[in-house]
Amino acid sequence: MVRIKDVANEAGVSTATVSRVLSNKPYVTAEARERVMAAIKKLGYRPNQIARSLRSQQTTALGLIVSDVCNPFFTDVSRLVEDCAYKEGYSVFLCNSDEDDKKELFYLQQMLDKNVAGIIISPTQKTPENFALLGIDLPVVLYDRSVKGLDVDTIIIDNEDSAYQLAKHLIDNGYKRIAGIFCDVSTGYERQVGFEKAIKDAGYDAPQLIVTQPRIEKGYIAAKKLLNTSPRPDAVFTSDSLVLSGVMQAINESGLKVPDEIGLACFDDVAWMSLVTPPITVIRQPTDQIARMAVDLIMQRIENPSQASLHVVLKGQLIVRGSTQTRPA
Amino acid sequence: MVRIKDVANEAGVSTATVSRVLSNKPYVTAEARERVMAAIKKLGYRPNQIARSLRSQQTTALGLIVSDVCNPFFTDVSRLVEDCAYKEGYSVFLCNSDEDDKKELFYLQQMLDKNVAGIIISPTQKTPENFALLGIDLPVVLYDRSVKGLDVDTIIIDNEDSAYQLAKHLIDNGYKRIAGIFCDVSTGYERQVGFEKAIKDAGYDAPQLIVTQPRIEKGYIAAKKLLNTSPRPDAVFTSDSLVLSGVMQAINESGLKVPDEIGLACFDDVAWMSLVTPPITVIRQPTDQIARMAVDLIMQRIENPSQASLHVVLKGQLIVRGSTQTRPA
DNA sequence: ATGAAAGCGCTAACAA
DNA sequence: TTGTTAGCGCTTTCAT
Repeated sequence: MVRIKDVANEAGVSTATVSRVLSNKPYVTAEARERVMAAIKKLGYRPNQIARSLRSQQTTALGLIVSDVCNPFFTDVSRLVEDCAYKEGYSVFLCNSDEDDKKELFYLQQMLDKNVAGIIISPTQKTPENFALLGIDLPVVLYDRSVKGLDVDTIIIDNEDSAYQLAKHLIDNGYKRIAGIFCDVSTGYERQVGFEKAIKDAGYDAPQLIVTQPRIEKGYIAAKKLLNTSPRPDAVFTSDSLVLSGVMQAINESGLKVPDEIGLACFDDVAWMSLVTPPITVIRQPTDQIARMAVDLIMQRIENPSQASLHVVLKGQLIVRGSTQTRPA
Repeated sequence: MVRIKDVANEAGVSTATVSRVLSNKPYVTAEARERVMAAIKKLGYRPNQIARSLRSQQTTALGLIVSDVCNPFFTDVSRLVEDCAYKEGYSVFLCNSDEDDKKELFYLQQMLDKNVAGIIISPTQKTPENFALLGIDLPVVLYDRSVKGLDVDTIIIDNEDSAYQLAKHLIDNGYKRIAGIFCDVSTGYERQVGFEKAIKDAGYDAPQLIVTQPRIEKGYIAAKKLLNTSPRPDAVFTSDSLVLSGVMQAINESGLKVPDEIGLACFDDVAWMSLVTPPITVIRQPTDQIARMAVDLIMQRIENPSQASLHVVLKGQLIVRGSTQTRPA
């Protein structure tokens, strides 16, 4: 291993000068800088990040804690976060809390131990507890979900509005008995509110509702239940793509035709939504913007820890496809 | 921040003793150990991993370099690797080389700079160059793809056999003009070999072949081309799920019916494969085994760097679905 | 079984 | 503008 001292010797300067060159600090003559650069190149020197971190008490690593990496929405965002972060010179630790409060806390602590510069997280826990336990003075950005009572930078979409829009689209297209399956997370609640509002505004009876976890099997179970009620719903509104997978499995088994016998609408425009027959009408979340903003905010917060916290609300985009075709009245 | 010294003071011992307790070293009386534990608990002490790493010259972090995080196969594996690694007490840096040699080298260097304990990678570069440049004496595990001339632990599936099996299945089911789309990576080559062998063994003419990159758009372009030839292929065999997405888009646009007018077979049982109509016949790669083995091998290698390198070949599993239904002769 | 002290590789005061 | 030096928090000889 070649150390900073070796470079200093080779260039005939002190380690301090090498350090200054390394961090682009002023007060180095062009000539000295060049000699140092030459020495670095010649020796193939690469600074030891660990030593640097220990001394400077800061790292260029970010923690990315995702509530479920199986969910394509989150993998999408993770990929983009990783991309943006590396462009800023930061590397990212990926963690999967798996919708488990305990795991979330564990990872939060791990990240703290690793001295990450900041944490980007889609929180699993609904209360600020996990964050409080850490006495977090560390930059944190929440995305996808907010936590009541936790005043940190947050990026979400207008879940209530989007859900309202999506439900209204179903209503406008002639669906009458729209059942809803929502997830037991903050986004799920918000989407449920928008959904119920739209149903109410249309003057329909209170809809059938199921609240469950964002898992394929849960969607399957919920759909089985819904399809067995009578009168059967003529459309299913789901707040999560994993749940929709399960719903579709149940529908396929039942032999019901989409959209003629049952309409389908969902959140998240994951890849397969446009591949199935018929393709699925969705609210697309701007994953690229979410990721970009998340990294942006964390960078801002790292630079300026005391600025007032930002709450960014992005717009979901309704994408109409075959699964919600107009019904004959 | 509470330091080891604070704990030592609180417990009335030296930092060395605290360190011994921390690393479960012998030569500490039960009584001292208890006092230390109490002090740790009381002060909420958590060892500084960076300091520890600097001193001990080792970390408990792994680098996971993925050739394309957009590909569900890789996200699947990543998730599982992350899971297994954390169970072993290791955290993982996720990097996306994006099928780009330069990016791969960049990340390899980054990981080296970070002093990771090992690297798990699905290599993008086909030659050992990137690894050679680093003078890697670091534990490395290759997965999904092998690199000629690089003798390190490797986990792949029996691509040639699996492809042969999948092609033979098409042949057995009465498909006659099977076109193949393969990717320009080591797995793609191997799958192509198995495919061509099966075609040849069946006594068919040389099939139409397209070699391209593992991207949705590429699949779309390739399919457009294939669908315009005459006679049109009666089945398409693809080596990659992203490519298949593109192929399906093209087929949907053309109005062709699967499997009556065109059969479809692919590698990787990603989630939507069983959701589309008809569901897709695939070779399933055992992503869980791959991930588990990858972490296993890297752990072994970390413990015993000099052991002979292992080449694990796992079996792909043929899953027959509607997209390759028997054709009437 | 325990403690004193050196030092991992680097950065940042401070002195020159 | 540059060099000297202390020390980040920890582990690990080496003495005891």
